[in-house]
Amino acid sequence: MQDAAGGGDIHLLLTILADGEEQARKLELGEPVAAADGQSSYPGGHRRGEEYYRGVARQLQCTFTKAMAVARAIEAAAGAGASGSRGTTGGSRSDSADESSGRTARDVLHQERQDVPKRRKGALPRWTEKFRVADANLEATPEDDGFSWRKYGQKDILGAKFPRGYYRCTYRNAQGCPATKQVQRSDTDLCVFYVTYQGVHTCHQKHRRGGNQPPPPAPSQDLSVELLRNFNDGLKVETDELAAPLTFEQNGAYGAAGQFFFPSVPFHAGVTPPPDDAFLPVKSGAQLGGGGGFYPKFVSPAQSAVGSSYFSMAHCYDYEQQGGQFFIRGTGSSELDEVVSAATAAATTTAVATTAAATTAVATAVHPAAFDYPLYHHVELDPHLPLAPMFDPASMHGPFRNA
DNA sequence: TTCATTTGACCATA
DNA sequence: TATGGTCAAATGAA
Repeated sequence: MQDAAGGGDIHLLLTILADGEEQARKLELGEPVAAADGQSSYPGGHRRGEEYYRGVARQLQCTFTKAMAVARAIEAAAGAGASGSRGTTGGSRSDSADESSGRTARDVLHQERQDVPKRRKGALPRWTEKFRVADANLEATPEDDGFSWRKYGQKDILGAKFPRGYYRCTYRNAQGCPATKQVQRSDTDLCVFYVTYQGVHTCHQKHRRGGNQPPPPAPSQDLSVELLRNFNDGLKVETDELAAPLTFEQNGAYGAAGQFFFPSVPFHAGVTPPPDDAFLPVKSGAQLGGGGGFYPKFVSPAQSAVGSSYFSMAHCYDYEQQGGQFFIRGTGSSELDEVVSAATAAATTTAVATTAAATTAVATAVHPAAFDYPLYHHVELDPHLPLAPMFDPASMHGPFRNA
């Protein structure tokens, strides 16, 4: 109806540019994490993490791309209007110009959305929060997180008792807000919901609570004592109601019946497990005799680019569910590969834990000579494994080195 | 009429 | 090929 270069598209362009301005402002401010309501269960609260900034930067980049696409569409439409031709009829321009001449800016955006892969791993910051509701009835839903969401899908997930709900920001279309969330009810505790947020809100809706804030990075201040105190705890993997053998390996392979795997990396520096609420349950899945889950109480201390002795935030908080099981996921696979290969080079530990009963198992995947490790179930550690050099203080970095 | 939800189908990824 | 994530038509509620 409206001509392609009409006020509607200009307005769209202005809206996109306003988004970009807002994103740039976020980058500049690095505003403190709002955790006033306590719902954001992540510790620290000093400044946002590197991954957050990356995410905002990517959104900013995306915003520029969109703005340029709209501008080109406006330009093309204006050119077509000036020549008196519409659509693909004739003309001396190239094929691509002919194609775009009949398209509105919205068409371009729509096409761009179609061009974007459905799942672009790591394109947006992703984190999970745990919500608890008062009652366990089947109609219960997690409390309002302060943002307006629109449900766009629901799917039964393999190995999960309850379907997963898919939500996106109500203002996705109006303002291009990329925020989405997935809501998954816990199999074992009907009062618990795990809400995985992806992408920060770029819309201008006024959120009523502090929800949907990405977690802050691992603390980077002088926490040597705390780190040391937490070090042992940080190496634990707690399991609840585990009824089948479980294997820890360093190969990073994911998921197999009766087993779970996670990429084991050397713990050569500080480990700061966030409070329980910050963790997803790593569910053993239905194949483990009625489910149950375990909570990985460790944060792998990979090196960040700026000399911190911690994993990047994504490694601390970014999880993925596969086959009804939750797994820790690195945002950048190369980053994770780097860590895993470092682990291999350092001859990290392998622990094989077998469990017989559906109770709690706590396994500490470190060399037995190095630390005490409380085991409520039998855990075998290869006695031939060398003590990883990362436990040598000389090889440590960051605050833990001085601990 | 508008907007949200439901649900089956489609598609990308591992 | 199995699975998860998204789309979009159908439906319902306000």
